[in-house]
Amino acid sequence: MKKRSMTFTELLCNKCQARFRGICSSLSNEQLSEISQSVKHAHYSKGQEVINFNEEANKVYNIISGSIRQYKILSDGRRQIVGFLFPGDFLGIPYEEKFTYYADTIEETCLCVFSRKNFETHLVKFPAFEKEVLKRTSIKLSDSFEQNMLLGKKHAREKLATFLILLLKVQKNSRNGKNLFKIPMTREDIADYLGLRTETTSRMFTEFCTEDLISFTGTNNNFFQIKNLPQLEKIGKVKSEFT
Amino acid sequence: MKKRSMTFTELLCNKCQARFRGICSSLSNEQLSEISQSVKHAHYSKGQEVINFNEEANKVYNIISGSIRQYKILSDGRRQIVGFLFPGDFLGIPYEEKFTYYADTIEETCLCVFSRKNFETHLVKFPAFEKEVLKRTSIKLSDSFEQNMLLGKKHAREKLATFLILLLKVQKNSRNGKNLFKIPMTREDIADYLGLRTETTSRMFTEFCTEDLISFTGTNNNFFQIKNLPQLEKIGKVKSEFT
DNA sequence: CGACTCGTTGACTCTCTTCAAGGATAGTGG
DNA sequence: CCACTATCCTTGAAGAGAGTCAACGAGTCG
Repeated sequence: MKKRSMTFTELLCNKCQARFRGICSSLSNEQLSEISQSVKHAHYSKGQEVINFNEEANKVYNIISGSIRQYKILSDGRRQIVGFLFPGDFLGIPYEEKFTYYADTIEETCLCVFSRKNFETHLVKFPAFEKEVLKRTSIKLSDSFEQNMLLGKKHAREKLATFLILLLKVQKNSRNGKNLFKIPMTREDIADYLGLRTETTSRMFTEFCTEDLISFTGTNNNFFQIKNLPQLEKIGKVKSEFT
Repeated sequence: MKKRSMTFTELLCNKCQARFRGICSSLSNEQLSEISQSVKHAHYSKGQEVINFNEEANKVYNIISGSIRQYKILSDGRRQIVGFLFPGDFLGIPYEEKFTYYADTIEETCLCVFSRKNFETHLVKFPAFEKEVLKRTSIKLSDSFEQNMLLGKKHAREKLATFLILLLKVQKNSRNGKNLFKIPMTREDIADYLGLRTETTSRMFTEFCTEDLISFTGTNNNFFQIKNLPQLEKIGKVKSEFT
């Protein structure tokens, strides 16, 4: 290791919370140094738009902290949320011209921003990087297939049980020791993600509570505790991958 | 161009119907020659299994002719078709260990088969090839998002109008001059793709007929003619990209 | 304090499902 | 050649799950 002072962006990348979770995990420190020259960090407040439908896809993002929702809208206003993204996820469409969805933040969020041109240069230069991106895109496709299944075939109860277990998985690493999980999105967001309405979402949550599967706390019931995971997995027809 | 006789597999690739539609379209003739050494063509009859859920993903396929359905199944047997694949499409998950869905043929189908190991070697060796695969995977992800929207937010009528227009798009290039399109899958397949039941599918088709938007012919009503495309696009809330 | 957002609950409606039956076509075997 | 069966599609009637509409409570913010 050479002893030299790091540039500002190098420091940014070296100290990055997502260093070992995002696509950058495929890079050596030297490669990261090089890439760091062409990235910027951007801070977004809650509800800020990141990507606009049909916009030129000339940026690629990595999520450092916070949460993002990706969604599509029909001509009459019906909205479908097609994905929630969390720290470590990447956002953008390499080699494509336009975004096919909207994206905005659902809480305070910090993003790492590449220009797409630079990003594609790095893809070519660092095969491990491109491999990582392709791998992650494949996984997102697989996740989307799973969501197709949920939307097409599962009942409201099953959808919501599955959703709670998704939150578990996402917060597996970042939780605070206790069996307490955050719901960073509104009931409306959940509904628009699961192909339901807010009322149904709320009703199912109430059912789960009266059946003593979960319990809510916090403002707007935005935190929950799992009280019967096996039963919840059974209802949702998914595994939580929790030990 | 050197004058030398081609090997059998080289001929296979040179004469391939999908030469300029599939991922191989990103390759020069020389590169194709090299790749051709490691592929095999495989013929499948109708209803034959190609990929089994959870199976080791040690093969990658290109569809030369025919049609494939990809699907997932819940523990109680409910099936969701997550995609139909047609000539030019590729099938497989580079850099991932296991398939997360089933795939079988819905008619006589011819596939081009790579071992995944060889495939990944080519990905590294030919950047344009990897780029093409990443690009196509991104497009599939985008398509899947669109399907999420359909499954989560569209009504039965809208779903079926959208589906008919999908068939149009797919058969855009391969049609026989006339305004006649084939439905290669059963009503049950369509229903399992759209999150409906066969009865509903059938009813909506009947509605479209009585409204003079389409008309059916052939055995099992497996061919249709478009009689009012603008109206169908309006119902499905999609553009057919037809001129 | 009042306006606003968000979540919850109740009563009613409706779209799609479920259940049941019948018709058309292709394949099979006597 | 024709009964027999199987598959697929269609149609009808009844039922259920989720949606719609409406009201209210709790917390937040200016």
